[in-house]
Amino acid sequence: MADNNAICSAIIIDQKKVDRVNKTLPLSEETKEMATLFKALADPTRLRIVQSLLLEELCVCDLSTIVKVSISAISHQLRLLRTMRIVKYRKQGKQVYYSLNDEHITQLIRTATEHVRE
Amino acid sequence: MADNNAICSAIIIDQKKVDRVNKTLPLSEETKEMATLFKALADPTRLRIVQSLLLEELCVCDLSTIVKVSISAISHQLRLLRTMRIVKYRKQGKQVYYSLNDEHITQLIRTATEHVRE
DNA sequence: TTTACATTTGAATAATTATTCAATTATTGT
DNA sequence: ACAATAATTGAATAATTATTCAAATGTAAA
Repeated sequence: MADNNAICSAIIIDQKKVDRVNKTLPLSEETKEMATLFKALADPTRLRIVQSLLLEELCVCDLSTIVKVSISAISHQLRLLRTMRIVKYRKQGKQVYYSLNDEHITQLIRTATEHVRE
Repeated sequence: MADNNAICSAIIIDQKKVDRVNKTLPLSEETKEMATLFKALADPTRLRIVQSLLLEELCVCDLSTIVKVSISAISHQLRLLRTMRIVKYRKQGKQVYYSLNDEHITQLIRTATEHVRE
């Protein structure tokens, strides 16, 4: 068995290339943050919530109807989106109304839509 | 206990809104495809691979060095990106060179970068 | 102050998935 | 043909996470 688990066992194929890429790549901390952002949109339930809020401000109950999952499940996912500052909310009587809080989300959704439709 | 698991237990708060949103939302099949696309970018290792391939065509060994994970782990993730047609590859001798296959990916990465830098 | 309803929350469960380990395939050079 | 190297692959493990269930808040009306 070759030493398959080492980080590129023995030889680097093209050291110049590797250096060039390493110098240009962003900090891996930034990559992690970006991955977290994509992860927020990587679940059908959450993405459906975001797509809905792109159209209208909505309360939890109506969101549950639209997305077709339980109130509890919606609320859990909204908490995640809230923590990531992707959505914001306001209280009105017994209802809590959610809306989008981030302009970049719109652009991400637009590009992804183009992609799957091509 | 209220009937928490039903889909919006009894009352829809604003039927007009719900109808309007339901009429405008894309098919949930499309939403799933979009979620899958975002999921491809939602893992730090995969995102790092994609960020690297945005700069240069790279073989598996060099990718392993750059991303700092084992050859095996890189290869597993490349398979996923291949299946999703996000990357393409060509063989040259013992090496396999990977590069990006999808223009929308560039735009998604660009928007996400803006987002985390703001 | 009860009662009803909208939402949140914590714990448990089930499902998904990233990585490792070990073995195998493919290609090149000796 | 044989050895060496690059990459792929399958199975197992460990970690993450979406949903459900049950209970608890918070708010408003009776």
